[in-house]
Amino acid sequence: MFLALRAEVEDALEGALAALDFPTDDLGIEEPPDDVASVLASSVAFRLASEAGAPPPQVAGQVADEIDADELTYVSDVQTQGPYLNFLPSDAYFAETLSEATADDYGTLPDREESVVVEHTSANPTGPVHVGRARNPIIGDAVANLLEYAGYDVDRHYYVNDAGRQMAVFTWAYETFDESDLESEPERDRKEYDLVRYYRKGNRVLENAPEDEVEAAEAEIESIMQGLEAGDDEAYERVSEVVDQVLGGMTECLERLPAEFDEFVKETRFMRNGDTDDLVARLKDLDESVYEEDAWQLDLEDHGIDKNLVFLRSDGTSLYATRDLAHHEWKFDEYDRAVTVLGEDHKLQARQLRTTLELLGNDTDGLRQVLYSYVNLPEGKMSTRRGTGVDLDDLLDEAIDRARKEVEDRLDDRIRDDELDDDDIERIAHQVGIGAVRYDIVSKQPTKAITFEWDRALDFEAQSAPYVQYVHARCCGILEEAGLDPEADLADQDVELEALEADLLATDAERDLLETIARFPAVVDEAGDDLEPHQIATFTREFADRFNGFYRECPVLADGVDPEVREARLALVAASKHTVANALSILGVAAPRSM
RNA sequence: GGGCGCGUAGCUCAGUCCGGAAAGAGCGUCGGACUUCUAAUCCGACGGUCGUGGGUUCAAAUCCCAUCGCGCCCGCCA
Repeated sequence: MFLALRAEVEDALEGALAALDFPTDDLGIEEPPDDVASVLASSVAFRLASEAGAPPPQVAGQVADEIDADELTYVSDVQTQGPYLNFLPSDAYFAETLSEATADDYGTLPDREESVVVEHTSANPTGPVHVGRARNPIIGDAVANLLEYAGYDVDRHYYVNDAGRQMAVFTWAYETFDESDLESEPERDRKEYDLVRYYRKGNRVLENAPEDEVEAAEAEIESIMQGLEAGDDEAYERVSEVVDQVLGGMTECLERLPAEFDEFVKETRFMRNGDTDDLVARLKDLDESVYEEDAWQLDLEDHGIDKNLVFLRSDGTSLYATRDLAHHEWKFDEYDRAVTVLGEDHKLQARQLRTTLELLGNDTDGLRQVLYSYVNLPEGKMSTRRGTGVDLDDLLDEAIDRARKEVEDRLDDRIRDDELDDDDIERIAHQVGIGAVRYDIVSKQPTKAITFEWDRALDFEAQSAPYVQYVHARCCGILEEAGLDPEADLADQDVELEALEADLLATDAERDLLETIARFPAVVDEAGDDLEPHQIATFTREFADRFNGFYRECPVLADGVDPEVREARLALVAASKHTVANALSILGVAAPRSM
């Protein structure tokens, strides 16, 4: 409803300004501070003052007089407060918000008939997912969810780097060493924990072994890479044996978040189908291409990039960047838009990619990056190769353990007599524990650096997932108590919706809550445009504050409540439930029915 | 050295893109509220040169310039 109200206000204001012969290019529309009763305001009078030859408050009065609120649907009155114009919401605004929000898909925007591929995570299949990269699947999954709610047709891709030198090293190590050569046991009973030991062993050997041993290894690694470049089935199968096993394990870890993918796109695909060769030929033809030191490169200095892009090594093999160009042209063929979630260390490459795609004749308007900075340990970076870092599995386990302990501690002084059984405790521990990890990461701007500390990452206090989840559980508790199904659309249930006069919800707490609910679709819209899921997290906090205010002030099911008011408040609770459930669902945080 | 990002309360962060109503949360500290729909909640108090210095503007945390601190990048790695 907020979007409709904003459109109406813009129209009315523009009309009034035009009628007064004022310029209409800047309407100065803004959201007023909390202590102001209006839903939207305008500071346009400041700008018009000199032109009008009158002080701003007087101009504001003039403009307000020009607008007839009776002709507006969602605005009941236009008032001035000093230089500001305030647009007050009408009963229709509240009534329509209430009726819209009781639908279980509230917050879902109309279908845009536009497809978008969200590529995220895409971690090299070298070993267990560690916390340093954990921002990627968490932000990426939220961005994909957000775009789905915003009306896009979304596919989620994991781009598998199976053709790089690292994988050749891994394959060589896997084939060369035996279990008995390894110094340690797997840290966990899953494939990537088992195999990463070969990768680490291989890297240690390459760094420390005698020269002739390293040379022999390098020759083998080189032959694997040449085999891949030639599209050789045997090389592909050797590498795949490692890649598929490790990736399978990593996928299981990511499913715990949960972060799931529609497709795992391997980069070897673009070598084997000839796209990379074609692309290399086209790159060579560009004016920017140069052949220096036996390698083919692109000189992008005229396009503001100092660093050359090497696209063919002196040994004739392609590079990650080369294949990624082919990969992106494929994305452009298949989708209207493409979003990639990347670590900030890939920023320069992202610029090179975009520039080069343009040189190749692609329209890159639909290509956007979401950049985040890595999570580091107090003592430095996490690295799979060196085995430094905190595994995401361990973080999730610890989160669940701490959440379980929290649930058990609270069991004794629990008022509600719904008797949580062991399954409930386990369910809540998972929902809260994993939810807290995700919420902590997704609620911050991705560009801010994070240093990992256990206690900070696993803080269940307010402004965290449990705070918001608790509001959801409270909503469900009330609805269930009233005999309603919290999950379902209220319209499909046995409730007298026609009795929902908005003036039954007259207290400030109810109005504030409804106003917040009304803004949800607009928040989805803007967060989707900006690719910033943390805006949704900020909204959930504001929403939870408002709901708790309502909860304190307005009993729903208590004995003394007028039956009509009770119905209206139940509808408000149902609207709240769908709002918070859907907001949490965008963030990928579970919404518990009880906790 | 160059490019990019970050700097807001003791701590963790919103707000910055798109300038407007005496800077907002949470944690921590202190003081209150459970015979009432779940106290993982709520209410109150304390706490701020918005890194620093200039500039633009009727108006700057927000825009511009400079500067300091921290991070990332500047591979025929990914």
